[in-house]
Amino acid sequence: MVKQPNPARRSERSRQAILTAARELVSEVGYAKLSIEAIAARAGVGKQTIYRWWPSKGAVVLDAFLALSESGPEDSMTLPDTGDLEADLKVVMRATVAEFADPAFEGPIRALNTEIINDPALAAQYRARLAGPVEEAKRARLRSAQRAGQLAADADLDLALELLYAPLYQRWLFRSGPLTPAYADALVEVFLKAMRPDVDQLTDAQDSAKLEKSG
Amino acid sequence: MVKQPNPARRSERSRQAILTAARELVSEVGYAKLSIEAIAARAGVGKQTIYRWWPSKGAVVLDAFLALSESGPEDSMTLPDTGDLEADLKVVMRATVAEFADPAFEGPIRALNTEIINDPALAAQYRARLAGPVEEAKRARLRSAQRAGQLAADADLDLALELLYAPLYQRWLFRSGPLTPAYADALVEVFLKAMRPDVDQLTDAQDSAKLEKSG
Amino acid sequence: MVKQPNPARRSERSRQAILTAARELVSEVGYAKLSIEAIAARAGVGKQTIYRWWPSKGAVVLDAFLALSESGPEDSMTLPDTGDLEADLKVVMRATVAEFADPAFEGPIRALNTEIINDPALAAQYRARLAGPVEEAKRARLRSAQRAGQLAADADLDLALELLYAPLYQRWLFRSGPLTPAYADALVEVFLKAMRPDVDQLTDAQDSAKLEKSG
Amino acid sequence: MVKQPNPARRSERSRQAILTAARELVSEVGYAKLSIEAIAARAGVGKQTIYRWWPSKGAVVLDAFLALSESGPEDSMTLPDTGDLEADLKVVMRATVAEFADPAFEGPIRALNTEIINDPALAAQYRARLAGPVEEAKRARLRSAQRAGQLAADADLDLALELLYAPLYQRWLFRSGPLTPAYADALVEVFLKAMRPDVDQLTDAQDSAKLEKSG
DNA sequence: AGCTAATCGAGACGGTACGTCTAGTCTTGCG
DNA sequence: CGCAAGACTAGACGTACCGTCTCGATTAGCT
Repeated sequence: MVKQPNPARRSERSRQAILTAARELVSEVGYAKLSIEAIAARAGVGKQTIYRWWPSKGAVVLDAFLALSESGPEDSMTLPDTGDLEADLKVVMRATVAEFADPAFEGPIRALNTEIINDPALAAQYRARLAGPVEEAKRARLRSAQRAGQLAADADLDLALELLYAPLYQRWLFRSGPLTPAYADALVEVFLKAMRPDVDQLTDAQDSAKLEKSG
Repeated sequence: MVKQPNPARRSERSRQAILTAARELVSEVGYAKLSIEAIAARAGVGKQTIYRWWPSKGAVVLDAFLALSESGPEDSMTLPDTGDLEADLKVVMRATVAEFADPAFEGPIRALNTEIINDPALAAQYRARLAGPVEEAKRARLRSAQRAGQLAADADLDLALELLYAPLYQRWLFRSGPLTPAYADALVEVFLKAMRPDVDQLTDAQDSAKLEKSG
Repeated sequence: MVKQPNPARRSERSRQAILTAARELVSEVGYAKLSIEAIAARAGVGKQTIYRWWPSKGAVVLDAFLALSESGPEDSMTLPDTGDLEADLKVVMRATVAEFADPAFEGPIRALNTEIINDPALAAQYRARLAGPVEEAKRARLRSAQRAGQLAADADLDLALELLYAPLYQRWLFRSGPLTPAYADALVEVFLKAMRPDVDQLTDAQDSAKLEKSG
Repeated sequence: MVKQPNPARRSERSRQAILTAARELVSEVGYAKLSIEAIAARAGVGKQTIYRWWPSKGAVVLDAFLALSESGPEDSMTLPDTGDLEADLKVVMRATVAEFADPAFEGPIRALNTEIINDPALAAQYRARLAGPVEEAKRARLRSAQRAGQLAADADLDLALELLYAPLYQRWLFRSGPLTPAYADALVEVFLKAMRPDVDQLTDAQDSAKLEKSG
């Protein structure tokens, strides 16, 4: 049986120093050239202290970025919901495009994705603590749209999210094309065309929604 | 100026041995634990012979798999074109799903993707020699569908391909959901809904196409 | 500034293993074919542990043989002093000849000399820890002989030692002639002839020495 | 049976280029860091051309320096013989001391000695072509002194030469003391004391020599 | 003068070892 | 006992040379 360290005695000072050092070093030398040794040296920490609390380099880096996003006031997040799905989605997608263009964002996130692809355990962590909440917020907005009759009521929301985001994400990840606001808009438009309710599936909810608009 | 080796004197025997060893070792130990040293040892080759002809581990592995697919009689490829776009696409997408489920395929391709994400030069090689021809075949099939009036004539084919494949690819790469034939079918259906021609956009080309059929 | 390792934390187990392995390998494959890598492997030690504590292959081998000779109870040594200088020197020189004839001695010492010729720093180490004490013992015996009036009182002892040993050493090092007991004797005889006191240089010390004997 | 190259077809141009390159490189980087590859590159010659004609790095360097000394008009040499042995020897020994002090002489000769110590075959070459003639000249001068009654008639000339030169050579090789003209003189004096004829061995030749002086 | 076989420059090859780097473990005091 | 520090085993890195082995392209010396 493996000896388990006692988390109660963990040094918060060391933990912070390690996460900060990891963040800095990822920006400076890139993820591939990042070494545990360098993190320990920069943090003024023994290597064992890192190995004691994290299973892998990827886990440290993941934690380093989680610490950033979790430091915000609330952990939950919501997407804009003005009632105009197309406008709302375009705002969100254009924001995503802008975020991907930020060079400070580039390196670390690309690195994290690399690790996640090859390490299912890390991927689970990532989904649970970073991607999950975001995905749920997106799903919530789509559900709202379904209630408003702007989206097929029987649409598979997982598939819908993939349809909307995967093209964008793939273009960024593999640099397979330009990421522009126009592209974001085009994606939203084609997504809405794919997901709009069929004419013969109009429900009362949709009827009343239509009446509200025309009225 | 760096000294360039003379390709005319290159040993074909060594090249084959290296590519074969790389393929075997990627399957056996995985890409992350693959070392140039091990490839050289397995291939019965000096390390310098690898460093002389390839710039990186990723390049060797890429070549190893390119060698496989390029060994076919012709390099060009075509997708089925029965005239029924939906059926044709479902066949292709189901085949892709099946291919992704093959465990022998899993490791190496996942590894290659990892490298491609972080190495733009490698990515260019990959696109030019492996992904490019496949993409072109897909584009050709969609163009055929446009001529047949089954797809919007003004559709952006790059965006269309992303819409069709990115969801599938992302699901596989990040293991974010099950890859089933049903999923393949669903993707095709939603894709066709997004990409079908608008009723008020019928063109002469499409009219004549219809006439040919009915005639 | 270069990082200096802390000798207090040095592993005695590893040090011994390295010196032993070095000794064995020098005997087995010779100094020229001796590699740091082989020493590390034989000693069950990481290469870095050798590079951390020794600056060169020669330094390791020197230490390996120093460790042998320094393992004796005391580091000081004395030469026989029966009062008969000629007899005493012949004993010592014949012993030296015999030692040089030992094949186990041959390789390593020849190798060490090779390194010492080209590496002044190593030479200093060698003289301080191995050759020095021996030289001092020889000098002490000659001084005793001077007090006994058997050697010129004003003789340069450094020159004297060179006269006695350099011919023997050169013959061995360059294999320029046979090393026999007779050669040893001849060397002693010619040395004594060169170094004996002149008749007109008798001093009080020598007179009193003579008186002691006759008294 | 090994294929022997035909010396008649040997390229003199290449031979000279190799020897020159070897000489230059020994001076520039030292013998230890001298590589066959570097010689070949500097000489503008294929490596095989070196391996074809020389068995080892040491052999090339030896040849490089032999070529220098053998380029003189005559291969034989004689030492000064004024009839005054002490004066003649002091001239020769002081010249030797001066030669050893020349830094251009230092590196290559030290290197050659290193190789000769470890390679008996090379040592034989060296003795036959470089050291031999010099030794013979020295022996000739000593024989002349024996005829003049200045040296014991039954003296072992090999031993005598060692007595005279080995101390000097050793001091230089191992840097074990200062090499000064005074040291040269002292060596000659002690050598003459050791080698002078015994009083009861006076011959007619010596008698007549004495008469000449006193007369 | 032309033929032909050996030598030539060039450099790729299978290897060995280098000296450096990092991984992950183990050890030694300090607090 | 957790910690900083850092030495330890292990082994891959990318480089430098080794000595052998093709390649064409000169060169001889012989016919």
